[in-house]
Amino acid sequence: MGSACNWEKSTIANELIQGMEVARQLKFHLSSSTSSPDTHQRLLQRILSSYDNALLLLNWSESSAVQAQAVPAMVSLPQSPISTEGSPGEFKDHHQDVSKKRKALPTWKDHVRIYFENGVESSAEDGYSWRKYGQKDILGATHPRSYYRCTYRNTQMCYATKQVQRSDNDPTIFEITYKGKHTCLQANNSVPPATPENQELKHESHYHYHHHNQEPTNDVLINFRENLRVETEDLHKKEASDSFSFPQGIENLTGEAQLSSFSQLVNENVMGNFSPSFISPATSGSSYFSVSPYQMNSFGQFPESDHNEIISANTSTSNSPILDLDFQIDHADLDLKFPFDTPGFF
DNA sequence: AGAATTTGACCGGC
DNA sequence: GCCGGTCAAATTCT
Repeated sequence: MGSACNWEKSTIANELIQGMEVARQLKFHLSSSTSSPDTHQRLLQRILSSYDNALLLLNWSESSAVQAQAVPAMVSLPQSPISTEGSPGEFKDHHQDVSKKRKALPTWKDHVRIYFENGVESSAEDGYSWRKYGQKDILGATHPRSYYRCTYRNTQMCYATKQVQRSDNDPTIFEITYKGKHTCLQANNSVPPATPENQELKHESHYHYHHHNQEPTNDVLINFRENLRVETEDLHKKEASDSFSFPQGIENLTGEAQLSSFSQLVNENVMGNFSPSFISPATSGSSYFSVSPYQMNSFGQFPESDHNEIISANTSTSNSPILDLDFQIDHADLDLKFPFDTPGFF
C-alpha cells in the first residue's frame, strides 16, 4: 500500500512535531514558577513517548506491510501500523455474527484531560452519540470502566464503541478507547446528544458544563483555545505507536501563535489524521476537543484487526462521519487532492 | 411513553 | 477460574 507509506511518514512526522511541541511546552513550564514538577514529569514523559513512537513507527514499517498483507480484506485499513498485543499475523477468525465474542475492531486510545478554566471545565465530546451499555470495575483500577456504543447501532448498524475510564493517577484524565469506526450518519452533528464523557463527569466529577452548539467549523478552533484544553497522551508504545496528540503546547502560546501553531499542524498533513468528528459540544457537553478516531473500516464490511490502535485527533469538518475509509491512511493525499472546500463536500 | 442508564448475569478468552 | 466485555431487564430520566 503506497498510501500506507505516506501515512507512516506523516505519522512519524506527527510524532516528531508533537515531541517538539511538548518540548516547547516544557520549556515554557520550566521558566514558569507556577508549574509543578508533576507537570514537568508528565511533559517529559510525553516527549519521550513521542520519540519512542516515532522510532517505533520506523521499526514497524516492515511489519506493518506484513500486517497489511495479512489482512487483505481490510481495504486500506487506517489502522495503526503498530499493532499491539499479539503479533501482526495473529488474527483470530473474526466472526461477524453478533455473538458475544470480542469484536475484532480497530482500536485506538485517547487520553482526555479535563481542565477547569475560569470556572469552566472542558470535557470530552467527540461529536457522536453514544449510549452506555455497561460498566465494569476493572482489576487494579480505582475507577470503573464505562462502555459505550453508538446510539445508532441498531438503526444504522454502526458498531463503533468506546470505553471510558478515569485515570487512577490523574482524575482529570479520562482514558478513552475507541473501537471501530462510525458508519452511521449522525447528520445532526449540530445537535449532538449527550456524551458519555459528560455523563462520567456529571456523575463522578461534578464538573460544570459549558455548552456550545456549534458546528465543527473553524469557530471550534477558537473555542477550543478559549474554553478548553484537551490532552491526548501517548499510551504505552504498543498501544499508541500511531498516536497523534494535539499539540500540548498550543495553549501556552499566545493567541496568534496558537492559531498559527494549530494551522501549521493542520497544514502539515496532520490534518489528515484528524477525524471529522469534533467537538460537538452540544449536549450536555462542554466543549471538548476530542481526539477521535475514526474512520476505521466499518465493522460489518471488513474483518478487522483486533489490535490496531490508533490515536487520531480530529478536526471536524464534515457532516459525514464517514468521510472516507481511507481517511487516515491517505490523508496526505487527501489534502492535496481533495480540497475541503469542494462544493458539496460539506 | 420512549429513551437512556444502571447493573447483575452471562459469555468467551486467557 | 478469573477477568473483561456485552447483554438485557429493571430503573431512571426527559
